[in-house]
Amino acid sequence: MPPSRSATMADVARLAGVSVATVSRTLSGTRSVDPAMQRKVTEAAERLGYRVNLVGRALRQTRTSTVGLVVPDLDNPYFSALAQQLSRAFSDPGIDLLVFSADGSLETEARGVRSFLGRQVDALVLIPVHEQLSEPSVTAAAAAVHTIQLDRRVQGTAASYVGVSNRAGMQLVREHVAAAVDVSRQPVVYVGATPDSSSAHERLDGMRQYFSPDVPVLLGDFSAAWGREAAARILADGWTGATIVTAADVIALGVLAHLLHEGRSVPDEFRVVGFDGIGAAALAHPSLTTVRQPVEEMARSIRSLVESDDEPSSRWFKPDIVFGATSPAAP
Amino acid sequence: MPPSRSATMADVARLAGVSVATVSRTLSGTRSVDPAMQRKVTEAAERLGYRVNLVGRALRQTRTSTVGLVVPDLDNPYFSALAQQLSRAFSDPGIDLLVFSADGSLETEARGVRSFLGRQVDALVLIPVHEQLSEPSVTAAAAAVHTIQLDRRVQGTAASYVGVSNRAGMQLVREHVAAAVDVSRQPVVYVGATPDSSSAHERLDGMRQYFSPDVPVLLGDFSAAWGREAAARILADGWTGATIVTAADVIALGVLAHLLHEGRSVPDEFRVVGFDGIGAAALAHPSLTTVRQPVEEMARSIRSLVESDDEPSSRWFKPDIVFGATSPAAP
DNA sequence: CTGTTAGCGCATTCAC
DNA sequence: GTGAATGCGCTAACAG
Repeated sequence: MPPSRSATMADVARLAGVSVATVSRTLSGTRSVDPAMQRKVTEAAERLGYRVNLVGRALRQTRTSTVGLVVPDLDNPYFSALAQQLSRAFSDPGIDLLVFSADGSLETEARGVRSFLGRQVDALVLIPVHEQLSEPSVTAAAAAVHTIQLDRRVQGTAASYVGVSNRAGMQLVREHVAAAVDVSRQPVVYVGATPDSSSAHERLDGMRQYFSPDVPVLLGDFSAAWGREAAARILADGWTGATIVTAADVIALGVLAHLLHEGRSVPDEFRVVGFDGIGAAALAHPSLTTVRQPVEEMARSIRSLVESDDEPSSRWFKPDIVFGATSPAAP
Repeated sequence: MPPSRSATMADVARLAGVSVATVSRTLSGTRSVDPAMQRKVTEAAERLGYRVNLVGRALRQTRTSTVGLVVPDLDNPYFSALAQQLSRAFSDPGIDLLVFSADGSLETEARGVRSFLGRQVDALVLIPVHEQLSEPSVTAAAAAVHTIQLDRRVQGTAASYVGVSNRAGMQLVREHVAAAVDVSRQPVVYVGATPDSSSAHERLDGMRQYFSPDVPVLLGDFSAAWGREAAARILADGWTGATIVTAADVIALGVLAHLLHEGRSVPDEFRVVGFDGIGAAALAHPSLTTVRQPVEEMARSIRSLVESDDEPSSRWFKPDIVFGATSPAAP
């Protein structure tokens, strides 16, 4: 069990017979200290099992060397991939990335933002849950600290944005379909997500722009369960031979699972296209054709935004298309 | 851009014409305050956009209402599922769960533990990277704060443990194989992970105990890439018709992807069994037979351990087996 | 190079 | 029910 009180710098100073300032300077290496004293301090700290209290340090300084990340949830593998890449990107410069899951709820998202702001993080990265309703959280964050929206955004806030051009992604899908699919016999259906996040919104718009304003659309959420349900509806509605474009890999995997479960063939009868480029896309059988987001570059971009705190700015990355077997490059 | 200095309680007090103590009592609701003053304080706080500085609060109090979670990585969907469930479990009692990814590295894991201890978290949940080499981190954590090892553990530390009985899981697999597989024609091969984490260790031991000490074994890491490679080796070595038991769903998915890619049939020619019960197991085609861990219950168990800080204790949950199509319940 | 001092923002005594 | 004062642990200014 924890000792009643853990050692403080004053304890170390007392044991080493020096001042607290010397202890501070020695342990944080912020100034040169006489080697003899250094040894005494290090030894004393070691003996007492001293560990710096970051709360005290944070209160004194302005910086905390901490960046907060608020994600809608960690079940979606695209979000956890982003979290993982960001952790890695910030590990190098010695910044702690702390992740908070909003669990799909606006209230919890707001709590996460308040929590990180209260902890005096140096910057906040946020994947907003909702295109409009997350606005208070984004605005509050941006007013207090350098805030970067990732993947999804709320418009008209003083926050930076890093994401992919969703329309460009849909354009890639359009080009692929034009080249490899006979749309007269294999009509396109879009299985998307309700446009209450900017990514869902932009992907839907992209579909309408690059395919047709009247493209058949089924809207649900970013989940495999929704993909399955949508596939069931497509089968029930007699959409045989459809080319199914989806708003996310998790949806596409659900669609694929249901089609195969029902004994339908992919890509012969149906074709399926995902979006995001998560690892599981390559693992599916047949492997998933998908629009891949450059997650690693996006993470690095965020790091550089945080390091040079310039004016808020936005950066759209170009996705690319990865051909799998659910919709092969050649017909 | 952030204002040069954000409002403090002193600012609120000044504007409201009261003392900082009254502001504190009003905003934290810790004591009854005259309603009139309450209004003045609330208004002033509102006007100044006051938000409590949790760093100051944490320094003053002992508790932070924060629990830290250090995971080996967030790419493994089992870990991100645990993180998600824990977030949810702690959301209710108003405790912030903060997640730190060790990115597979002992040094980063140590950094995560130091970071959380320095932040004065109320408790620390840790999925240790290594069965032996993570010992210093676990010990350091347990000496400072209530520490709960999750899923994997380092033995002989003063930390609690919550996890599943891995041997019992393998016993379930054994019973399933005994009932549904003709092992003379469909011999069992284990695709496991190098036993440097307790889960890899215990699952390997379980295989040897419930199948045979001489069960053929291939060891790698907890990744789909390893699963693919192992499957390739199994094919190259002419293990036709094997029943492939794996140490994790991600491995099993890799095995399955490779087998199907090579045109082999599952479950007719090969059977595949996973471990963990992640969502993607049900999404695979054929769906994966797997040993499911009761993640939600485990998360609740951890919450109750944190809430009642008794002596360190351990709790092993019983897994169950979920039959998919990669190894059907009946032959 | 070292020590003394002040104060970061807050919750909690202790007086009233 | 309220206010003044104290100190949580630390680092940065300032003297020496």
